[in-house]
Amino acid sequence: MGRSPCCDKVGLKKGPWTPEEDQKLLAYIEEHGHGSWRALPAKAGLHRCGKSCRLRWTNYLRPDIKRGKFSLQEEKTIIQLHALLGNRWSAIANHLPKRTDNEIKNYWNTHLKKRLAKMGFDPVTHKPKNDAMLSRDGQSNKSDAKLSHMAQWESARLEAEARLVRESKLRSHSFNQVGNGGCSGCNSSLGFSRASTFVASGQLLAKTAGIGGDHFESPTSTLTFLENSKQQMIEFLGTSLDQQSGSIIKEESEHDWKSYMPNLGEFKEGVGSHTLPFTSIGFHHDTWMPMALEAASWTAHDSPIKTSTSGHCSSLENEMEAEGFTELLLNSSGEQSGLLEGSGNCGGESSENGGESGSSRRDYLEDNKNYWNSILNLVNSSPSHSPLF
DNA sequence: AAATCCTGCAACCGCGTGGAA
DNA sequence: CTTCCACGCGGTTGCAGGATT
Repeated sequence: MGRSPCCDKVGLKKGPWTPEEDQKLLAYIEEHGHGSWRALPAKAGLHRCGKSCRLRWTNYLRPDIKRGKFSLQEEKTIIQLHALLGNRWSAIANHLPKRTDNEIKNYWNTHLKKRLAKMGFDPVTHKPKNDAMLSRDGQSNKSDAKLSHMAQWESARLEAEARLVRESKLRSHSFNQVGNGGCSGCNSSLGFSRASTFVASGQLLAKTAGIGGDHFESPTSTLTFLENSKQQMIEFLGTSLDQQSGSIIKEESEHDWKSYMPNLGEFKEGVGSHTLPFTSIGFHHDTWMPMALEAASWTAHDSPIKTSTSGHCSSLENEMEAEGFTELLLNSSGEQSGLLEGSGNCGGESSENGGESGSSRRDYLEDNKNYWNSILNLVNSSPSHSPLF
């Protein structure tokens, strides 16, 4: 339903654009703006569908596009954001000024993904592929735990997306429509305070976990996964809820949550334009981490950063040392955060493992904190026009 | 030098979503 | 409330050019 038929029409040109076509499109948009893309080709004298024109403009002709090689900083940004956002190229592109989502997507698929794979990491999960290492301790519930982690990670993403939608709506309505749209937490103030966001998110999380009756409807296709993993998700989240004694989402004041995430102090000041999706998910009291962050803890904990320095993964080390990418990963947060001082456990242990010793537990928590702080910092320094944060 | 393979990128395709009618 | 339209997004494809045999 709602499919645009424009590209199905016969007689419309497809394929590579000629300089003449580019010139026509450029001239028209410079003079009139693009307006309705559907109507544009006829007005501009192009025998293309509007979709094709839009693509050509956004991916190539737009004047604010930076072309050429990606810098290390850009690579770093892409990797970190991909770990956080997955294949949401447009969202990632929002944090890379002058780069298009298509370009980032291509660069990921042709360069970064391969490099990660070559180094033994799953480019989808950013987790070491060698699961055998993970199961060396003989725990029987690894696969379940892994699924739970995936589900939790997905839930974090879904929650973030849902929240993004809510906030976008609220913003676009200039905060005038108080308390509507199913965001019951948004009715407490003008705009949305951090605390109110927690409330809404907590409700969402509770709903996702089966607490309460409503379903959490994802704006993306990832809902399929969520549905398929519903049982595991409920089990996992249920456990979390139990363990944290209801500390997952509370109507905490800013002061309360700030104490768990001191490094977000500056960040949160820009709530209007820099709202992280996962800051709304709640915090574990014993880990300082927001739920969503811990949900992704395997990403941080099992990250290439730690593995590369483990001393037990020589094959990976060699490869990583061979490329600038190594530094990219190592520097991504290690420099500033001491992430490299992580435990020597190759591949790490899953976060569900509650039997860690005090020091390794601390290391682990510190690693998580630092890794995600680096991402927070990254996002924090991103352009304020970003619709995502 | 020619043929084949590989890589990277531009462009297309199909789907989901929001909003208007 | 339903249907349709326009748009944006992410996955995929096809081709050009470089590398290799």
